[in-house]
Amino acid sequence: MELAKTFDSKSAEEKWFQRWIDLGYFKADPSRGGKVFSIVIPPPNVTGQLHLGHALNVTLQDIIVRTRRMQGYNTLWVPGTDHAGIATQNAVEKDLAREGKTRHLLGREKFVERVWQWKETYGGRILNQLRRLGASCDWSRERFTLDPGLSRAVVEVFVRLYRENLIYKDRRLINWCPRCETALSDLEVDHKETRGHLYYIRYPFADGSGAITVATTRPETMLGDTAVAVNPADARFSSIVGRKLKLPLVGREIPIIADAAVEREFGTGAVKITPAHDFNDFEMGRRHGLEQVSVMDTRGLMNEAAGAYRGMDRDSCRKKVVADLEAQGLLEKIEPHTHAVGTCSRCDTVVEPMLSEQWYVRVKSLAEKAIAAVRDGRTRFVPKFWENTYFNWMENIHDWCISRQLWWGHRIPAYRCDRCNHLMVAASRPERCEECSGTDIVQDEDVLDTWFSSGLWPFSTLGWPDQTPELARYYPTSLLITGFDIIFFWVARMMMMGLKFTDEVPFRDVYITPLVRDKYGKKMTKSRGNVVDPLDLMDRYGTDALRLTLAQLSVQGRDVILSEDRLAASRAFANKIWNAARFVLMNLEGAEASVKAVETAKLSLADRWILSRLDRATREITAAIDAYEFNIASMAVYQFAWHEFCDWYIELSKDALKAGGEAQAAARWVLVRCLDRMLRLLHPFMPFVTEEIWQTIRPYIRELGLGEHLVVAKFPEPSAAEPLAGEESIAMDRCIEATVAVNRLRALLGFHPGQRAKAFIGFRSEAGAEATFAAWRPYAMMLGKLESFEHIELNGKPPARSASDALKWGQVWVEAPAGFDFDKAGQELARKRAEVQKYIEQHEARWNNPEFRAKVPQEKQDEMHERFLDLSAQRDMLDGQLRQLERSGS
RNA sequence: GGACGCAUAGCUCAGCCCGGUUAGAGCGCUUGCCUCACAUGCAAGAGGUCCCUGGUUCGAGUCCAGGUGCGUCCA
Repeated sequence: MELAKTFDSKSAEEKWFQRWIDLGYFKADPSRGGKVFSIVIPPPNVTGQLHLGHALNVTLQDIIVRTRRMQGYNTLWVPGTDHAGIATQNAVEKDLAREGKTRHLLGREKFVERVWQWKETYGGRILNQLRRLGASCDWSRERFTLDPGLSRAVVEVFVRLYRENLIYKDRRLINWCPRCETALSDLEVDHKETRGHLYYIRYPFADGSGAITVATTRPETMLGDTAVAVNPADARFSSIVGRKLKLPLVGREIPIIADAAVEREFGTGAVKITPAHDFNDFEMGRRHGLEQVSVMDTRGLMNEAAGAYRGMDRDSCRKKVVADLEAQGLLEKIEPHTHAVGTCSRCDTVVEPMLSEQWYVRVKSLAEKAIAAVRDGRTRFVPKFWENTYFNWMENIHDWCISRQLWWGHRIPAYRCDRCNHLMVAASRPERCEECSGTDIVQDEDVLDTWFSSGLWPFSTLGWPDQTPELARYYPTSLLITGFDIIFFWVARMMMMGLKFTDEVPFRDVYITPLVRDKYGKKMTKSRGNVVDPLDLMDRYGTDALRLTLAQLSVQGRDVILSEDRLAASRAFANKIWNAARFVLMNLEGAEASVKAVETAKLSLADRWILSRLDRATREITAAIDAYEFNIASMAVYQFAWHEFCDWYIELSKDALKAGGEAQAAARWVLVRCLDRMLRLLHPFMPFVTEEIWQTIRPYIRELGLGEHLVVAKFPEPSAAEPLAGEESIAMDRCIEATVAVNRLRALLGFHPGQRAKAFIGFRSEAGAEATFAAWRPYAMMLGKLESFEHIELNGKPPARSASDALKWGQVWVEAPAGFDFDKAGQELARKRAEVQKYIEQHEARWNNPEFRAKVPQEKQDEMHERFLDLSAQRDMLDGQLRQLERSGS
């Protein structure tokens, strides 16, 4: 088989992904035994589009999953999407708006139908994008939070929590989005620093004896004021606490109260209290039994309680109120003021604290268990410092508002008797009222927070509440990979729900991915317009290149800064591998299909060296993947493939391949073995190019029980016996050092790349390097382009007309071509000598310190003395060479 | 206001947990090569007060404290 001149990523990606799916390689089988590795995808929004965050997080999941699959684990990766209540409803409403319609015009039933249509059209988009990334999910198990099975789990959980008094209904102040017209949880509100104003308003005393000035950022809410508060310790106001004020514009009489929560430094020290439109005021109102006057409706428009201002939106009402106050001489001043304004995380509208009746989950007991599970290590965060974020939030958790005034989502399984108003919570609609036997039963209009259902995802996707084989085999899951911004939304809630309903943690490990930023280090956001489309990157550089790059940049605890240079480098790497494979195939021509293994004893030094390096890389990569050190793993495979296999072994094998006979047979076997293993190690990072190549060398690999595709080939393990031992284990390192020195001297002496040179080498007797010289001499001659490479005595007469370089264990000379200017070589030597001298002085300073001799352990002293001797020897060699140069130059 | 992360080559980052090699990689840059797998390449080279100050130590890029700058989360 042959490989095309260049790798066509596009066709390989389509071809192999389809083939893998068709052959069912990603399908999980709960009836199979063995070690289990399971993972559920953090479900992306059904309306979403792939962004780099997904690309990163899916790539890392896929790397682990593919590795475990190759290692023989019974592997399951569940894909799917969540219904994203607000986001999806908003998207469809926008769509309707283009037709001049609204959801109210359509009615609930028609609207929900329309959303399902939308889901059918666009819902598969992001999943297809995940497929393009190569995600090896069990696609036959795709789940959606509104599937019947998952919906059943939601109802079950709601009913059970309600019966245990962990779900309740209450009328209190909540975050309300006037545009989405729904309640929001605390987490769905973004706080943004906003430049606003501080308005100083005079509130006259009811008896007409003057006024008190209060400061506020939201003058329009004064229409709902029911008190003015001061700090009880504030001497400025102690005499007026308890007096009545006449609320301007409204005329209502309100009291002056004292409450320790009032900040004396804010404004004038006296603040207006609007319990129905401010969280602090709400609490204060409860403490003092104040009336709650709501002055807005669900769309954020002023209501009848606002009197003359009725029907205005918040903004125009503010302007009008301020103008009216000014006209009445009650506006003292306006100051610029910066403060945090809550906005809807979905539509950016300023959130309004609103009095409303909603459903809540009593989370305290659930959170305690979730905290304990992380404290005692049943679930582990990687990197560990994210546990702090988790604990901090969990320990300060508030009851969770779970009802949403939306139409798209799980409808709350609560029913009200129209006759007696009795409330019933049940898995299905009751036939008649438990209290009055009435048959007019109305279901609660609201739906549940999307996260309520995603919180069940790790077990609802496996069939819970039924005790399915999947649940028995794959739960608790092994790992969750997600971004830190999701710790509260998913991780925390999955932990609470999982522990509550399965008595198990939902996952053993939680790997928190870094955040992807642009090349300027800025977060990618739509508003900044710096969003990079991963699909575009895959088109231009190949999916493999994108995946490798993301893995290389995934350092624990650090952000990922993606630049195209990096992608280009990864693409170049794919090309390198491709060409290495072409070389191997080219040299297998005429070889037996299924290349016979060669006994270790018949392998050359280079053969055994590369096998040893392969083992080392295998160990490094395996350990790094186990530790979720994706950058280390991907760098290790890159290093081995390019700088050991391609740079050295392929070059070294060329002579053997030409030689024929046993040497050729050995080289062929080693080439196939290394390429095969290397592809297996690389497959989790670059699945497509590796499979494409592997197919071509598959016939040459002799291995029992080897599957037909790389995707299920056994992940490599190091050989049982170390291929290189004793003095030989460093022989190739010596060869490489000497060859590099020769090449350096060749460049210095101005040799043309094709021109052969004469070189000499001397060994420091104590360094023990001489013993293996015969074994590696031919390699150095080949790669250093030498016509001769002679061994000479270090302290004998150095070769004439040559430049030299000192190594730690010896010295290398290369004879100069005719007419070479020796001054240049002299300068080079002098520079090197100065460098060595610098390090020698450092060592001498250490050595001369009496405390060093007194305190440092002997072993350490010996080690450092050894190093000092090496340096001194190098200096002596350089000095000798400099003297020699002076003689030959003159 | 509270908390966390980061600061090492022109750029992007390893190394620090566990102190002691002559501090590394990729990209970029310079020089020479189309050498029979690969110019998406090969060979060679230049480039670093390891943010600042202090402390611990025989010894600090690495440990500790303070500071500065950047980023992020929570309130």
